[in-house]
Formats: sequence, C-alpha cells, structure tokens
Amino acid sequence: MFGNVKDYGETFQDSIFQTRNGSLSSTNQIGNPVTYKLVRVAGDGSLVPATDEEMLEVKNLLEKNEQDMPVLPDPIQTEEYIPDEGSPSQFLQLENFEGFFQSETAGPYTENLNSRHEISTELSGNVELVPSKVLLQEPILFSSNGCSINQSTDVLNATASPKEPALSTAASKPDFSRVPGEISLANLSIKELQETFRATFGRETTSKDKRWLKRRIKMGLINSCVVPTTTLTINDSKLIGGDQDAIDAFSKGTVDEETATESIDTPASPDGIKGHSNDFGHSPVETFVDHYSGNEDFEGEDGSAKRVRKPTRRYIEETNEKQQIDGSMIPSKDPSSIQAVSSEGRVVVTRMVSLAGSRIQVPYVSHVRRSRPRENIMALGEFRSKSWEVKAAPEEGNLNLSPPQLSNDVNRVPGVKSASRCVQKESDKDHLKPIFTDVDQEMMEPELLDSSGDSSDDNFVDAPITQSASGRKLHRAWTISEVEKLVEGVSKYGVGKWTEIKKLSFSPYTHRTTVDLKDKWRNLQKASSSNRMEGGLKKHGSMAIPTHIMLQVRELAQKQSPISRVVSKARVVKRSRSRNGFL
DNA sequence: TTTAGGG
DNA sequence: CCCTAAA
Repeated sequence: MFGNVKDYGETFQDSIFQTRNGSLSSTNQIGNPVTYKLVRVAGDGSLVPATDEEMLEVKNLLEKNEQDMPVLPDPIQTEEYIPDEGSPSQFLQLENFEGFFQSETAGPYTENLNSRHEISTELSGNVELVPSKVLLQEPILFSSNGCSINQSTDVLNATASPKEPALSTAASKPDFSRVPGEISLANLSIKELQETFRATFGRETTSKDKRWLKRRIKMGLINSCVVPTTTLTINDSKLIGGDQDAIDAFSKGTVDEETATESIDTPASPDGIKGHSNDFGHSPVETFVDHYSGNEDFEGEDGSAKRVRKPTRRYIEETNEKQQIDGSMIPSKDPSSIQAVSSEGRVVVTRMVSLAGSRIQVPYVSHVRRSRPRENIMALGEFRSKSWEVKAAPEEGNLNLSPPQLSNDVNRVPGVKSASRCVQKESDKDHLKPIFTDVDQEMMEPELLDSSGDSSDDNFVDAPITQSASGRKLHRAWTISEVEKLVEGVSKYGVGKWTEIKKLSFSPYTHRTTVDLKDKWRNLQKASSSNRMEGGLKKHGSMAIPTHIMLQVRELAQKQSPISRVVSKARVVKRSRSRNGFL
C-alpha cells in the first residue's frame, strides 16, 4: 500500500493532513479494509507522505478525540451510503472528492480538532481522504466518482482485506495497531478470492487461478482508485500482502520515498501463465502497477482502469544510484532474478530487489561501475526501438552482443576505433564545408587516434546505447587537438561565436556541442588566468595543456572582455590566420 | 536557436 | 556536462 511519493516537502509550507486509518471515520469496524494513508497535501495538490511526527500527531489527535467525543455513525459505513453534501459530517462525500483534490486552498492545519465534525469540515478544505474500502462495497459508485480524482493528485494506495467484507457497523475506537496488515489475499481460498473479485469488480468470475485472481483484485482496487496524475509524485503503488515488516518499515518511515519500488512490470496475461508471473507466487509484495498500460489485462476487466505513467529514465537512473548508496535496497545478486519482460513492444530487463523485506522488480541496472558511470540496460529498449542508420561497418557485429558486453569499456579501448568513419549525422547535414577534412585531421591530429573522443562518437554501436541509457552525454575528455582547434576557432571567429566555431572547426566532431565548446573555453580561460599550471598544480585527471595554448587562451580571453572587441577580433583573426598558414 | 552563466 | 534565463 505504500506508494512512494516523491518528497516535495520543502516546497510546501502548508501542513495538511490526511488521516490514515479508517478510524477517522467514526466507526471503525473490525477488519475494516479501509486504510487511509496519512499524507500532506501540497500546494499544487500533490501529496506528500506524512512524516513520523505527523503521523504521531494525528494519532494523538484522534485518540484524544475519541475520549471526548461521541461516536457518530459512519457515513459511508453502509452499502446504502448516499452522498450527502448537506451534512458536514459527511467527510467522505465521494462527489466532493474531485473538488477536494482540485482545491487550491490549503488552509493551515487545525491543531485542535475537537470533533469529527471539525475533521469533516477541515476535510472539505484541505484534507483528502480516499477510502479504499468503498472499493469493495461500492465499486461502481466509487470508481465513477471518487476515483475520478486524477490530475494533480497523487494517489493513495488502498489496501483491502477481502476477509472483511466491511459489513461490521459496530463503532469502535480507533485502533492504530491494526492499521497495517489489512491485506492478506495470499491466504485466501479460491472461493474467497472469487468473492472478493466479485466485490471488487461487481461481477462473477469463474477463474480458479489464485494468482490471477489476486492480481486482478489488486489491480482492480488500485487502478480504479489509484490514478496516476500529471504531477505524478507517486512512484509506486502496490499492495502489501500481509507483510508486516514492510508495513512497519513504512510506518517508521524507513522506506525511502525515493527508493525505487517501481516496477517495470507487465502484468501477466489473464490466464496468469504468461511471462514471469510466476515470480509473484511467493512474493509477499506484488507490484502490479502497469507502467506501460499497453496490456489488455485489466483494462478489459473494467474500463475504468487508468494508466500509470512510466517512470522517467532519469528517475530510474537516479533511483538506482541511490540504492547503491544508501543500501536501503539490497539488490538481488541472484542472476535468476533478472529477467526480461516485454511491454509496449519493448523489452525491459528487470531484476528483483529487496525492499523492506519485500521483493519487487525494478529495471535492471548494472551495479558494476565500469569506466563509464551509469549504464542502464533500459537502453536496450531504446536501442531497439530506434532506427539507427547503421551503415555497414565491421563493428556492426557488436550489435549482437548482449547488453553487458556493450559496456563502455569497449569504446574506451583504443583499438576499437572505427576503421570506417561514419557519415555525418543529420545534424551536420547543412554544415558548411569543414575547413579541416578528415584527411587533414588524421594527419594533423594523430593523437585523435588514441583519444576515445574522436571517432567513437560515430560509433553507432556503443555510444548511442550508453548515452541514451544514462540520458546524459558520456564524458569525453578533451584532447589536445580539440583544445587547439577550439583555441584556433576562438581566435578566428571570436569568443562567443560558438556556433561558427563548431560549424567551421568542429564539424568532424559530431559530439562537442556549442555548449561544450563554450564550457571548455570557460575552463581553459579559468585555467589560463587563475593559476600558472607550471608548478604541478595541474589537476590530476586532466591532461597537461601545453603552455603555449594556455598563453593563447589568455591572450584571447584578455582581448575579448575589455573594450574594443571589434578591433581585437580583427587582429586576432589576422594573426591566427597567418599563424596557421591560411590566407 | 544561440549565448551566457550557474549548478 | 546539465539546465535555464535571455536575447
């Protein structure tokens, strides 16, 4: 039930509470399958998970209220529940939900809630309560009303216990101790599951497949209510199947909001046989969010199913990085846990990881740092979907390598330099005829051969993969020749004319954007001005830049900033050209 | 889109 | 190297 909500806490000043636990509703029947998650509603409508303190505060509040307050009938207790907008105590007016979530007004948290009425009142303004219980009782009503809460709202993960048909109307005090662990689909019999299914979807099922039933039920519950949103700060929604550890962990806030609990997982086919569904059999926690929603699975069940946004590559990447750091997630080393699932026509490699005692699937990411940081096999999907204009080249055979083998290590090996230079990329199609031809470069810039920077950028085999995988350009150390070209370009066209320089002097280098040039120049300038590299103050990682270049840089930089730029430039160009034998 | 700067 | 504000 613990959706991981990205923490936008700092950005919001208001503190609104959402109570968790059905006890808020006056009657908390035993086995009340409803679970409310305590969250804070941010200014933009997104939900921020409650902190421990907040949880405690609310708890105390509620307990206090219990003492000096009569028990009121639970408005949504019965199946005959009818939304009554006139009654302030109807704090769970489904039809108001939409209003709730869209409400921009985020009033301050009321410290002294003395009665449920107050709570109710507050609710209409600031608090959002999503009763998941209703799902079981009034699936249709809820899904057509309360669940229409989408945009700019985050979702609450609902948990429900089929064992508790939510029939009890006996009023009871809040019982926080039983908040967790409502779910136990795992222990239900086929029949029970079928009943639950009926309660959830409003229709019978003859399926005898436990796994399938459980899956469907969970999906039905979640998807009919847990609706992804535009702001999508929920990173996960899944049902907890009686895994106390996980629940406790959550209660203690030990579950990192940013921890990846997302699963790029395609739900199994209805028959529960397809794909990797077997993995869920013994898993206390099952992820069932369909990020790709391309599946016909539950959508065929009830058309109300909403789609869940797929996590961004960036998110996954960072998420995985975090895992490595905080160790909150112990990635399974078991190779068998790694598997490829297909969705939306793509193939995604996932692996099982442990989170708070539960097992979930996350996109596979190699945890072995290679020469290049961040490799993500997600690229595989990207790679396959992209139509690379790979021209016949010896390296093309590498395309058949398995992803791990395509690691960056390959392109760092000097020897793998592409024998055949690739054609210019489309971005260069309209570039002016480069001053330096390939031949010139080969002759003038011999060091390019051993600098991975050069031709590897056109290496369609590895560069695109690793690059798209990380979503970030792979770092390429600047070679001396590149620096020289840069300096030369600056001297020719002037500082700041990056586009010109790029076009006229860097056309062969399909990487190195104008921004790169600018950045590099900035660095050079800094280096040349501030410290005199001589005294061994040079940074370890970078190569020593010939002093004559640095002098040039300094000179150019000096003439560029002061005044009379036009004059300076003219002189510079002149000098530069004569120096290079041009003109 | 291109530049300039901050991160 | 990335992201953005400006122009």
